[in-house]
Amino acid sequence: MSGYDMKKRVSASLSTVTSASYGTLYPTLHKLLSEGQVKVQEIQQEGRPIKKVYQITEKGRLSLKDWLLKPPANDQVRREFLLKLYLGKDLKQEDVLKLLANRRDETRAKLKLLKAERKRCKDKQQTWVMEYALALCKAEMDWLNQVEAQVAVV
Amino acid sequence: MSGYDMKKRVSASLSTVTSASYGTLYPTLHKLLSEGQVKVQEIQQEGRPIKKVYQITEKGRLSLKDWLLKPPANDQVRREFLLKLYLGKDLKQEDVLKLLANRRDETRAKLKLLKAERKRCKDKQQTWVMEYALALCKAEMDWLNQVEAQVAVV
DNA sequence: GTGCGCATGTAAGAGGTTACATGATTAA
DNA sequence: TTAATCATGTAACCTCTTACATGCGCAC
Repeated sequence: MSGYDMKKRVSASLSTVTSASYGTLYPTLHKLLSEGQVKVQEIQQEGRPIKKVYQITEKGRLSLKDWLLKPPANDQVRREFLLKLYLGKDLKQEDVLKLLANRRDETRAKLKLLKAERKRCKDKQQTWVMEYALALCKAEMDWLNQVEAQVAVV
Repeated sequence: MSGYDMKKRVSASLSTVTSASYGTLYPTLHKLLSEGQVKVQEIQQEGRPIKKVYQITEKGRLSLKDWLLKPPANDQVRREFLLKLYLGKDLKQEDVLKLLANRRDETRAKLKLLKAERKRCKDKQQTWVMEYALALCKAEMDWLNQVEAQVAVV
């Protein structure tokens, strides 16, 4: 697929896994191309820029397999939302509630998006990953409910 | 507390929130000190290096409050483990099981650590954050059980 | 006597984001 | 007519990790 489509796909279904920005994506694609790990087919379009459709090569598949067999690096996370909650003991109740309400809206939106994306999964392993994302999202919704209830009571 | 203790604390209880390395931590502390947002007390110790105990100042507290009121940035995540699962459709069943088993061990260890850390929480909001981390960990354990069962059957 | 915990710190480099540039089409 | 979608890309910048340097005490 194209770099553009990769970014769309990652942003839509893989936000729980990783992120992608053009500033990283395009240079990486160029590097892989120069190494012969991917090949490209340029598609002319009317009134649109050229579309570059990338495909993995045999060489690329081999080094992918190598990479897959290496033990994965530890997860990296940065949740500013949680950090603010953690440090916000002097925050007004109203502000804590606002923080939680915003998070709830975002989580609800993400949950909806993930449910739609899961249906599009073709292979089993991709479905598992979507189910992972869904499970975390649901757990977060439950947590938000409990916490919001506790804030409101006090 | 000291930079050393901050790192320990973040690594132990806040791995779900963020990470910390000395290369970021110490320069940041120096910067905050030069800005007057923290103050430091140097404690001499026998047969040990000087311990620098940092404390937030009134000025620091003010800009912290400012920061707390700004809407939090989006979560950043990178889960190489999940990415390998997502891309690993050609992996041998054995290798997928190995990946999952390692993850299970790590998650189990983290869960244990988090349970211990939660008890040490003093204020309510810090407890909520620990419960968030615990909820995600448990959801992941459940997911691992389901996925491992599915792999084993096939 | 080797490695871990304590405790500080720096420098180089890897990695990533943001903001910009280009430009046509289409829906509100 | 304004904004979003399609589609490519670069350059400057920021941030963070990794690896190193130092050095004592203690446990195995």
